Amino acid sequence: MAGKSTEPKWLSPSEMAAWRRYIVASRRLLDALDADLDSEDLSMADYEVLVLLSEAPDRRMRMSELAENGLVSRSRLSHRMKVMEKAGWVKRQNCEVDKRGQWAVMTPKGWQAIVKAAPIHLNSIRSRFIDVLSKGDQEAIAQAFKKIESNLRSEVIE
Amino acid sequence: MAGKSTEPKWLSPSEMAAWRRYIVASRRLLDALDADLDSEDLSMADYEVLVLLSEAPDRRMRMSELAENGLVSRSRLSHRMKVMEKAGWVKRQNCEVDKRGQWAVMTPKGWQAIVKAAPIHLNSIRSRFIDVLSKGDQEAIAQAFKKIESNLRSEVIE
DNA sequence: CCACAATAGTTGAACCTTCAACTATTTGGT
DNA sequence: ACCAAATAGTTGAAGGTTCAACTATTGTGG
Repeated sequence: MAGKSTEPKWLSPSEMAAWRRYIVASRRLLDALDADLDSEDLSMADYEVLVLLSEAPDRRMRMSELAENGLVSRSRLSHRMKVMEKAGWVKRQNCEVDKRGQWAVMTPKGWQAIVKAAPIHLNSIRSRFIDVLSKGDQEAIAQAFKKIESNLRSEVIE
Repeated sequence: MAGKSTEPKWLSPSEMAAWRRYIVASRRLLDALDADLDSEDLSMADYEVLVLLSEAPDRRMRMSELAENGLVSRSRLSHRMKVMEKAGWVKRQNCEVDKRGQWAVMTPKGWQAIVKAAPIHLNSIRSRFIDVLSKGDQEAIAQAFKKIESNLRSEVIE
């Protein structure tokens, strides 16, 4: 829920500092990572879809599974798929087992695209995130965001 | 720069864990915060613009200053401004000193909107971020993202 | 003072995302 | 077996964002 509208209860300066830093730096970071992929004509979202497919058995996945693991809506995936299909990276196949379903299948060309893009993106993550942080920073972040995530999940119950 | 395309150099499992946690949890967190503002007909981006204006002297700011501090492009701000103006939250005024310029001025109605939305958003930040984390977590995050940000800034030189 | 570069801001087109409605199929209860 | 509800996926429209081009004005070197 999170919206009680009563009792403001402001953030303390240090709380505010943590929050602002996180929000501002994150936005810049994500923008930079996306920009680094421009040369490959990929957005981070498309990149992630391709990575999921590349790791899946037979390099194919059901649309809904892909949407859930990639954290995108079904509708968005559907629209995006049309574009990626036109680019030749994936194609769609009917699913025999469940006739409502579709397989998203990665093409050889899609595989090549991801193989080419991966080192660039990895480098980008390293130089802008991982290598900037100490081992301790990394662990702290992993732990903190794990808490945030499980807190979010627990609130879904509403 | 960050794109050398040579030597893959994969992330270690713990590095990968930090990265994945951060990316996935962040996306969910931001989505949740945005959803919490739905009741006020505000996006986080619009909210931030209004907060900046509300804190500025005379509750007004030059368009370009607003764009920079709010981390949005000038074009986007311009488009958004048209919508917010229609909603009655802000209006635009010619700048006498620099005749190219425009002041974005918050209206009383805009002030009311932000006063009403602030506790909701604050509560949302608390319950989904601040209150989930220990003091130490918060400090670690502030520090880590400070590093990330200044690293990003230093690379702008290209 | 003039020419030229830089800055402020807007615009329209292209593209992307969301939202709600829709078809088709499967599942579960009776 | 049947029917209602749930699930898989797509679609079109509405709205948001980006990109490059544009106008208007200010700053600057000569």
